[in-house]
Amino acid sequence: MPRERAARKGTASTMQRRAPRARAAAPARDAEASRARILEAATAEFAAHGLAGARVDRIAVAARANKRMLYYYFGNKDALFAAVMAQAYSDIRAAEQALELHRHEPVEGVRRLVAFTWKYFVTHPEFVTLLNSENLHRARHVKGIANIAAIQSPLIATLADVLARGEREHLFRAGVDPVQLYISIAGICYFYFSNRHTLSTIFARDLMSPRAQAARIAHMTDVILGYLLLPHAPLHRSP
Amino acid sequence: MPRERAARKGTASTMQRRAPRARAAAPARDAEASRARILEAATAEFAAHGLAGARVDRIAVAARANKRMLYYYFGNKDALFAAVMAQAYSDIRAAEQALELHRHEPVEGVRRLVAFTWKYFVTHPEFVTLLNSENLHRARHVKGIANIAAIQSPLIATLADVLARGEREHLFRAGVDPVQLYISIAGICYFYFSNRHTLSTIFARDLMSPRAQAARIAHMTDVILGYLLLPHAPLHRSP
DNA sequence: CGTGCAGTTAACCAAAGAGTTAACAGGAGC
DNA sequence: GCTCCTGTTAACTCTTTGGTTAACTGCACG
Repeated sequence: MPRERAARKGTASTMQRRAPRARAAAPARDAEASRARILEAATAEFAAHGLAGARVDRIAVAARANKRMLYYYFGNKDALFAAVMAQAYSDIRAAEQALELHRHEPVEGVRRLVAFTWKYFVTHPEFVTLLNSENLHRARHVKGIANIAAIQSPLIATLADVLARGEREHLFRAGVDPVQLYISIAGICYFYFSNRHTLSTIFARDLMSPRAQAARIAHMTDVILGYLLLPHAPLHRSP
Repeated sequence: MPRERAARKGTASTMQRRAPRARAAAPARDAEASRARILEAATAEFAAHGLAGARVDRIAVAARANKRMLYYYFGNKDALFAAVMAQAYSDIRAAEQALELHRHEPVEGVRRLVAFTWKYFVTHPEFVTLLNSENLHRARHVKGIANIAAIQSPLIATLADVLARGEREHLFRAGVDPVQLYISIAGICYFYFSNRHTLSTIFARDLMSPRAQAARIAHMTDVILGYLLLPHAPLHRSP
């Protein structure tokens, strides 16, 4: 099946655009806004139904755009999904950057990372299901995103710094791989959250009540700090 | 859409069946075998493509059965998926039961649980993707399985016993919730494994090489035991 | 040895789905 | 005020898909 023409790729956001008509009046035709609405609607649709379960027509309706526009801007369903993934990664990277772990004491830094990770999943449930979908497809789309490998590096570097400081201050054990630790922190948050529906059913208890969430955060912090803190370090218990 | 007739539910395995014709000769028509082949094919198909991405025709071909048979035995695609989930849970429960944690010292018991959980995911990757699919659908199918809540209890009870023994022997910290711990152990295994494709891409390193797997198991064990073991307990390091 | 049901088959169907066609309009540049 | 490109629209197509119809057969049982 021949593609009619190459879809415009993400560069839209880089081009200058002088405001049309009176400033801030709703423009009759606004490419940027249309594209953004489609991407937003697609994110919700793919997150809710997965790649195969998502419906192009539903996305168009939700975006208040003609179906044709999805193809005009993104090429096809698969490419649209790839754009959604790219945006999702870009979003979480931005949020991580705002964490500024280097500004905190090692113990507090780790605490904040655990709390942040949990909060991010809870406030961005779409990220979790999108990630699951992308892995069902063996990261096919993410592999096509150019600088994806560089994306996670900043946080890992910052975490490495936190670990190094903790080690230097004789608080943390030595030789911890920041990537392993990052994955473990993400994992204890992710599994509980992503599988909350089956887990709640199997354990017959509401895992997402405020109390349950607080207990989970406390437990996760205990696990990670229990692992990191040296036996003779001060503050071996959370306050 | 009216359902033509109620689909036979799982009770097939409970009914006695005298061997037809000469023993062990391939029977021309074998309901049990047909049903089993369909379930097996459906498991693979749903695991590979998710609920929406799975194709009923592909399942039929893979099961060497007429498509009609899926509807004859299971009713519809959704019910077939539910049957697959029920089987998947039943399988992992059986494997957990074979663990016999109560036979081991507390520290060794925890080690085995971590190693087992990892190994189970690696050898049953379909379980992981099925679980993701089921949660995408908010555990809709699992909620319909009668005794699903009871299913996980035995392992939790055994883990609680391991923790109690460890506590009594002044090895483990007190007050650990076995459900929280179980979820954490599963989580550190699950996230790494389930998201291995995106993680490998983002970190630009093969997370599934034998060396990487060994490193992961060592790290996970360190995390869990690092959390559980009391500061003055013997064997504070893995051998 | 024939009868009736569980099990099986091929062919069929209507709906839904991704993607396309072709025509049309806003508005910046001239 | 004409031109032309970008953005937008409605209607259409062709394939795939879950599910069904109806006929047929092996075989256990009487």
